[in-house]
Amino acid sequence: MTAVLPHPERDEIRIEAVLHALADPVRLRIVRELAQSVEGMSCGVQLDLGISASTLTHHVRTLREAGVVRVQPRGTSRISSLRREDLDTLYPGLLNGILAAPR
Amino acid sequence: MTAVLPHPERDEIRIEAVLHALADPVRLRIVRELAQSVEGMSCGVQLDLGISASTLTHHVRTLREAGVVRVQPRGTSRISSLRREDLDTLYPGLLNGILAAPR
DNA sequence: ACCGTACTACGAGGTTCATCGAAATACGAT
DNA sequence: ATCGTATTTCGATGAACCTCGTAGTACGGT
Repeated sequence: MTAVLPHPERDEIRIEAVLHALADPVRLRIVRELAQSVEGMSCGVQLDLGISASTLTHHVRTLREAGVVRVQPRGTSRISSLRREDLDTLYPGLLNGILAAPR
Repeated sequence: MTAVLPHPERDEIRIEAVLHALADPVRLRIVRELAQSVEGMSCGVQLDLGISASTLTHHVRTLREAGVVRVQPRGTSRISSLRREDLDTLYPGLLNGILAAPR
């Protein structure tokens, strides 16, 4: 795989990128699942999203580059977790508002 | 112009459509301006967005169809206003979180 | 060393989207 | 009625995006 996964710093996160990342059904689903997981998870292993592996990579990268998710290598897997503190600091209420929405 | 402008009812508003509508820089700018206006405004007359009239129509329609904005005819203009109550009820905190973000 | 699993990189195909200009429509004012 | 302003509709264009399959890389286990 590649060397290190680049993440935007908190002050580099842009609201347009965050909203765009959350606007996709698949990515929103990922975020909802991640929101219920304290430790994060391997989306590829623990989630059945009905998409190909390469498409999943694309979505997780979009979330990561937008600053919504943090991704850490563990073995052959990547553990994704919500950047809840960063997002709540930057956009207080945004995440809760979205997660409160009926499916 | 056209007969009546269709708006989604509150329970027809979908989170993906709202997020997609807000994810565009021009539309986000419109929403920010609208958020500071109690009575709403004619985006075409009172806003200088650096886009053509037809593009503005496209953006306002996107916001309206997503349920973010309510549009009422007044004379030859259209007055747009934020659907704050609907959005706050459906997604409490979302709007405030977005508007709190530094430009 | 080898195999299997997890993931990524690289096109490619098809769809959606933002943008515009030109033409058309609606409405107020003269 | 006519004119000017505000807006919409239409069609076109180019960019961005979601999706996939294939091929490749990384890592753990046997």
